[in-house]
Amino acid sequence: MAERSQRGGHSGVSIEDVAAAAGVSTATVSRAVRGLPRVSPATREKILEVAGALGYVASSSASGLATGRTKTIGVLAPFVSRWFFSKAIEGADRELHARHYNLSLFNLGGHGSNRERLFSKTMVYKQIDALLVLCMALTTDELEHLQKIDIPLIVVGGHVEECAYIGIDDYAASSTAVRHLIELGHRDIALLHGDDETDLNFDVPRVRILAFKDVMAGAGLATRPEWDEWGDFTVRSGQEAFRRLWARPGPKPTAIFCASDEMAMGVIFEAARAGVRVPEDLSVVGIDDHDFADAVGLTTVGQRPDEQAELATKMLLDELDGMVGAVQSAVAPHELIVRRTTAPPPS
Amino acid sequence: MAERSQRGGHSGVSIEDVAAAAGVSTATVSRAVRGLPRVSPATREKILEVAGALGYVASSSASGLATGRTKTIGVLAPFVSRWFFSKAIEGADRELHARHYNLSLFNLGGHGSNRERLFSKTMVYKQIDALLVLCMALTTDELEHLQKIDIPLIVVGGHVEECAYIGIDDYAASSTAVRHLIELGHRDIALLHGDDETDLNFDVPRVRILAFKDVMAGAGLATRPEWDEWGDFTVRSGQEAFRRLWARPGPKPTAIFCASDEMAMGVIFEAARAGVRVPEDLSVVGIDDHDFADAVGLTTVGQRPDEQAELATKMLLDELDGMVGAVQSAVAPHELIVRRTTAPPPS
DNA sequence: GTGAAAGCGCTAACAC
DNA sequence: GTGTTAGCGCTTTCAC
Repeated sequence: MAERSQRGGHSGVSIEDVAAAAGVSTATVSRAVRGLPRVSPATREKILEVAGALGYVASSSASGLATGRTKTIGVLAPFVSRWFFSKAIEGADRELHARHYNLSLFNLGGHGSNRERLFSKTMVYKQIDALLVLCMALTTDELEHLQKIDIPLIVVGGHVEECAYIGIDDYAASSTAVRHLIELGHRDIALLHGDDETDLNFDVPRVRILAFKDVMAGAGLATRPEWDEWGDFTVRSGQEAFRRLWARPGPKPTAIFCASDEMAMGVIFEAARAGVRVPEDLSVVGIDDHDFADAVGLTTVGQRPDEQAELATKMLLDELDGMVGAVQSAVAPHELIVRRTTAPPPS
Repeated sequence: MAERSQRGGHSGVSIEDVAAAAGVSTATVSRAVRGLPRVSPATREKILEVAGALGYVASSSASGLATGRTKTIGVLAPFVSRWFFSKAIEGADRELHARHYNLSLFNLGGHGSNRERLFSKTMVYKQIDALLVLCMALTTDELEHLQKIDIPLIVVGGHVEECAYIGIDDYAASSTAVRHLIELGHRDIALLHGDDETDLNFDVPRVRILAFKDVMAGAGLATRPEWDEWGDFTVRSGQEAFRRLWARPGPKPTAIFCASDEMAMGVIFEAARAGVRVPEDLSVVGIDDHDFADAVGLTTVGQRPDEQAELATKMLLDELDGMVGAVQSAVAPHELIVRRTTAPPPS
């Protein structure tokens, strides 16, 4: 089609060019470059040398067509610039890189819009050997599509019906955070929970709320509806929640449990601005151990999305390598990290 | 190879299956599903219906092999979890998504290690139709590889010799930030500059330093070597720089110009911890307009990596669509955003 | 240990 | 408008 450039040696040099130059057949070149057995050391060396000189790189389309494998796995994410997801992507990439797979990124871009394209149409199917879906709210329709995909699939960070998933025990992690506050002596604890749109399948926020309520009830503490704030996991929503909480007349909580570090930091920044001292006047605890948490001194329950995604990816790849049953659910560790935003309540 | 599942209809249904079921040739199916002309409305409808029922999706390997296009572009990034890069990736994705291209992510993962694999080996070549490289330090060896790639290429956020690139005018942006400080009345201004490993090709830090020195000199202000701190664009390095600055005996600056928001925030967090008030005792200005900048009240020179990458991607795709000369350098806008971390120096 | 040849599933001329 | 027919560049039996 396009004229082949001969100089230098990149562009369209095919296996046939290498075979010709090395005086062997394409079959032998194929074996040699892939490191397969049944090639004599001498020919192998010769071929590799010629291939290198010519700048030969196998066409992924051609080998994909021949083998039925694309050597790339898809990563589905609702955002890439939020902490959890960007870390998870990095983790997945580490494993893929190490095992010579490519990573194809599918960004769903929040709710609504033209999301469905991904699932039904040209994208996902037939381009990837396996799919890693990162924690997010899925519509039932999207779920259905996912279910009928016949490639290895695993989800990280959120429970999706009937799919293998990896993530922390959100109930336990949240309980730990709330218990930390109670042990410090707090009785008036506010809740800043995450998104909970009911038409979407996304358990994480629900579970964290539930844990909060259970632990509070278990400790004989009251939860006040007016201290139950809502956020969407962003810093901004944390700021707004703080403002609403403090604008409201009546008593103030001495502590606040935030369902994510980004929201917790929003609360902290806004508290500072309002002259509310953390932790003297208000204790704040989050979940995640965000990159900024240490710098801010945020007490939190840490998790490692990169390691979760790395493990999930490993399972996917193992399954592709023939290890049936390699893909399976697992619970990832979490850990309370006490820093400087929690303290006993003012006396 | 694997047995074809007939039920439901996903998996390996080929164009031939659709052709047979619709009673037409594969060529017609090909035209129909791609929305090409020269297909009667009736047959087209019939084919689309059959294809839908069978769950037909074209094999990207096969069409890639036939057309020589993979319909995916590669995005090369040194990190994915840092603000600039994650935003840029989102921007690139928007354009790619809109134009039905896939995004293949290549994470170089910092310096050293096994980076070179990407350039020389199986990855980049032959798997993508164009390459978007995100601002980073490249070794001369890597540059050389890039140079000889014969696919459309553009870099975002940093100047790379002989390549089209899109990014802000770093000199002007830095000058703006420093001038803002000077106009506020500051004379004792410290510099927190970024990485500057000399074996790598990465102009951004150098240019920002240069601008700082030029503007200071232009205003007749002295720059002190002991107020020249170094960081690597992370929050942590900003914290450490502040600590070093304040631990040193002698006079303290009244303002600090940071080459990135993340470092600026590190300075702010650490200053708060040390009881140094911002902006009363110390003014801080950054560059970027990071997601957290507004919440923290950080004065900064904003830029939009997502829009830069989106534009760059558009150029790449236009070039692939036959618009020769579509890929060309462009300078992206920046804007001073005055918030609450800068004020006149203490009198 | 090596080669010949038959595909993999699609696209693109070119006929009709 | 639609069908026929070559490939695209690789992998993979199966002979030798």
